Amino acid sequence: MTLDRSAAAPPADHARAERILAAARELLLAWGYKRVTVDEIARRARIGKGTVYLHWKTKQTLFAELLRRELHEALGVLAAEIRENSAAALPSKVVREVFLQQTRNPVTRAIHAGDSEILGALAVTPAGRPVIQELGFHTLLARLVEVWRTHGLMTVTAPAADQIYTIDAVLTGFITGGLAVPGEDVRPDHRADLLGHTIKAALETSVTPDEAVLREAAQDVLAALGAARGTLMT
Amino acid sequence: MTLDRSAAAPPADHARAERILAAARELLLAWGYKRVTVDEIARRARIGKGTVYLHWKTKQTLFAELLRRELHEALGVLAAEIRENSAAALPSKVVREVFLQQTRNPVTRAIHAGDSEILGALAVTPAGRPVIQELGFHTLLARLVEVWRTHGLMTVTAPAADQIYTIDAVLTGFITGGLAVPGEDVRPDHRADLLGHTIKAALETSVTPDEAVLREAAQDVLAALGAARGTLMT
DNA sequence: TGGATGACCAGATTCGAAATTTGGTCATCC
DNA sequence: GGATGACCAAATTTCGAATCTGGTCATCCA
Repeated sequence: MTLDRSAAAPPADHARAERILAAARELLLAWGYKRVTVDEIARRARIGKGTVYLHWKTKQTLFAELLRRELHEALGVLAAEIRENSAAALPSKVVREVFLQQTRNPVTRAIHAGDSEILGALAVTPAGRPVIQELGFHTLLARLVEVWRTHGLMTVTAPAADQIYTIDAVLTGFITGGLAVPGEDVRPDHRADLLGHTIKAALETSVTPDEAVLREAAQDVLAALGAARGTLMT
Repeated sequence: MTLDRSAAAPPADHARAERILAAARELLLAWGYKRVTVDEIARRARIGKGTVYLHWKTKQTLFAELLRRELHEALGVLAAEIRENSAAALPSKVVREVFLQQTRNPVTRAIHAGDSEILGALAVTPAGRPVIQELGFHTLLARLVEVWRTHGLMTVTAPAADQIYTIDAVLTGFITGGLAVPGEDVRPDHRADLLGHTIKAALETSVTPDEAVLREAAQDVLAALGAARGTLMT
């Protein structure tokens, strides 16, 4: 309701917050959460340490916002692609794109892989659940499956819960990378294709959806993405 | 060629080795590799510590044999099922069964998940590769895919390497368990079914193989398993 | 006068050396 | 001559001192 920060402070405030987040991001990737100090973040952002605390209550909330932003942006890119091309709303395409996003962006990759090397204490919530859950990924996935099913893009022979679980497991497997096969040399785009093919074969309906249906489905997928993005930015 | 141990020592020797391995297994699961001491193993096996070293050169080689044995046995169960029913040689069925084996047996699960909590220093080879690779899982998987392709049980439209990678990633994903979905309540058998369905849809040919073909394929799968098992027991 | 700052503090983390433990050996025993 | 456990060097753990870091707030400008 109240835009407390931007309202209570001069316009320089917003840009400053961005500088702080940028510095935090750099340091997070270079050193990992644990080694990053608030002092160093402030130094890089060329402000005093106390100033950081004018924007966020604690170090954790700062980084929590950073993670939310990264995911927010990733979902934004995904939404843009769907807006441009309805076919990108197909389950296999969406999962493929999520994989690529998370492969390219080290922060989101860390989030989805639960990489405690980078995320440190952020990797799991106080309750012991992976961050990715906390960030509402499950809710989004469940909503997407619902949409895909209603529009006939996904089989309805299996229970939705099973399909959700399957997508999550397969996606996680591809992001983690298989253990037995030394596959470092396989290019990300190619892995994404293999993932897409797997999802398509396992879950999509065999009939090619007609353009009108696709467009309607795309609208609902976009709505789901919008809702998820909304949740991410408090 | 030479059965060194059982030949050079009294018959009690073999049974004693078994006792040591059993003790080591118990302790491994209870405490994890790092906390297990050779002294404690000897105590549980009711022998002197020095005696352990009459059987294995180091603590590591003892546990390496333990891991090899567990995998050896798991593959043995798999082979038995295929011998009993050729249909169990189908890709989806084999992967399904491997998953179940590795879910039920905490040791093999630790191996495939690279669980350093249990495996400690054993989780990765000195070269930094996961144990599962060292144990020849990749070679076996590659051989199986080759067999499945030649017998027409698996599509040949995609390169074998891609199929191997896909199986590994999907299997790993299901063993690790998805991160976003809190799926502890899904029963192992049900997860195995979902995995089987995924593999079947993504990789198997759509035509139902006839019984004769299946039986021949089963023979080759059994041969591959036999070879892998042979490699495991030096 | 209110936003920015960095000295400051308590609690957490790291360090390091002493104390303990443990993998591996081998003289001794049966 | 096979089995053993005392023994040793090396690794690990302990634990208190020293250092560091998240967070505060009195002070300082603009």
